[in-house]
Amino acid sequence: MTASPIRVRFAPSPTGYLHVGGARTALFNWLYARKTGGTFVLRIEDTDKERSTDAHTQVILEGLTWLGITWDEGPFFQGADGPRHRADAERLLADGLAYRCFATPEALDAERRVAVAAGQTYRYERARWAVSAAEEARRLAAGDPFVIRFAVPDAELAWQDAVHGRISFQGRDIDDFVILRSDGSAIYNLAVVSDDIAMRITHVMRGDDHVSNTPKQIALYQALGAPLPVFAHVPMILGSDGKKLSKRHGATAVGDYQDQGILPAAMRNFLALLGWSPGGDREVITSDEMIELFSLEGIQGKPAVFDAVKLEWMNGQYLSHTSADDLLAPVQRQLQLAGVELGGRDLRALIDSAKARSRTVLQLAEQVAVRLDASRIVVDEKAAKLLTKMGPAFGAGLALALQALEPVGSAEWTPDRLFEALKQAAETHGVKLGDAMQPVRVALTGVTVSEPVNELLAVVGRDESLARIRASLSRTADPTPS
RNA sequence: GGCGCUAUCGUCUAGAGGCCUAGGACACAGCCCUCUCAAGGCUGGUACACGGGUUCGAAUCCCGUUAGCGCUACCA
Repeated sequence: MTASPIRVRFAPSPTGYLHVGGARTALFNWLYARKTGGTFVLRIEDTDKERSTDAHTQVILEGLTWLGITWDEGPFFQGADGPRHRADAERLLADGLAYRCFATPEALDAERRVAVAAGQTYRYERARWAVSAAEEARRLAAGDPFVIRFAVPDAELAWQDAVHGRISFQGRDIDDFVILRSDGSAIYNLAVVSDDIAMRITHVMRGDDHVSNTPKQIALYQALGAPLPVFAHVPMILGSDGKKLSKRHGATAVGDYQDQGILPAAMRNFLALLGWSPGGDREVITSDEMIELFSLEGIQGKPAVFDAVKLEWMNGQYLSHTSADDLLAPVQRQLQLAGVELGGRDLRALIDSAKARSRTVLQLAEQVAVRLDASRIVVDEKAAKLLTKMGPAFGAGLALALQALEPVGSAEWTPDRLFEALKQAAETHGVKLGDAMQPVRVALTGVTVSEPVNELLAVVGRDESLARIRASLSRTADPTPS
């Protein structure tokens, strides 16, 4: 197979955790690369030395890996390419497309504040800070600090965005921006363009918050004499209040969802559907299908609200279709975190019977824990209500069940046999099956919701089940069976 | 304020001029199934922001208004 010339990249800055918005951008890039047989490059943009940390880089890498997003090249670290960035800036300077600016941040800040206070639009004026050649030489010799600014051309800066269509800006609306700090390090816009050129990136897919950077970058591509990549700006992800998703909306880091027991496949599916649609009614789709169906045209132009409830629903779908074998490790991890004694027990049967009623691995692990360890039983509100409502019938149901179950030996302690025993007992005593089943369910789990009671009994085991029923019976008022 | 983007149910979306009295999914309500729940099935309510065009015909094309969001740093 010949290599596709398509090259995309995901370029997070390690100044925080892997945000779901970033994860989705990464996913789209990955999907596109896999779809086209292209190359997915991972680049860590750590030019902001103040805020970048190795720990954040690690978390981002782990988050991507957990999500199953694999990169073909990298991770490259932007910070390592300082010399090339500087060389590009110098070249622009030599070509007269950029210039030294001696204005100090303080002076600029002061002017900005004045303008803002007066309710005016602040603009950096090239002429306002320009110095004569002689003055420049003098300051240079004196060692005055300066930055290099790019002289934004007074021309239309437009492109055909793969998701928005044509977008155009006027160069005159854009201030001459800094490309090289006074310490000689590159500012984002230069670093990105320099790197994307060097890495031969053909498609730049990133968040909508970058569209206002794009005209600057296009001007830079042109000044550097490099061909333009295709730009695709994917919409933002919003919180339920319609504002850009952030910490105050709760869980926004991919790791948060991992901790909550969301499955990577479900997260992938959910994220892919946020701002992208395969068309038609497709909803729960495998990653292979996503790759097959993915297209830039299918990306929505408007921002999408992150709906955690739907994520959980989707996770539930995946949970019920995931084998107990595959769920074993994550459930064990949650149980260990919760401090539940596993005692070398095989959890698979427990997982299988509980997973249908779980939306997250966390919920699943809680159910398993209750079945494993009687001390984890918590009688919930509905169960308490049922107890009150049934009154003496509750104890009667328990006693009846106990009577029916005690003769069943551990060898025949199977769902079928247990159902038969309970049904027969209920019929003989003229009791509704539910009036025996529900009390048993509550005695075994403390809640009114579970798998069918006969299965529950089987999974909890004979001795433990009988013990729980007896314990519950001893707490109820009227233990006399009818 | 300036510049830019966006505008279909509460939310995610289908829809690329007639197939739309607008479809699906989540959520919600009810029913069926049933020992409970989940799943599944069925039913219901809720949307083309507004105003002008273009057209025989507009959710779909154009313009304007309004609203929301983003950017506006020697952050990325």
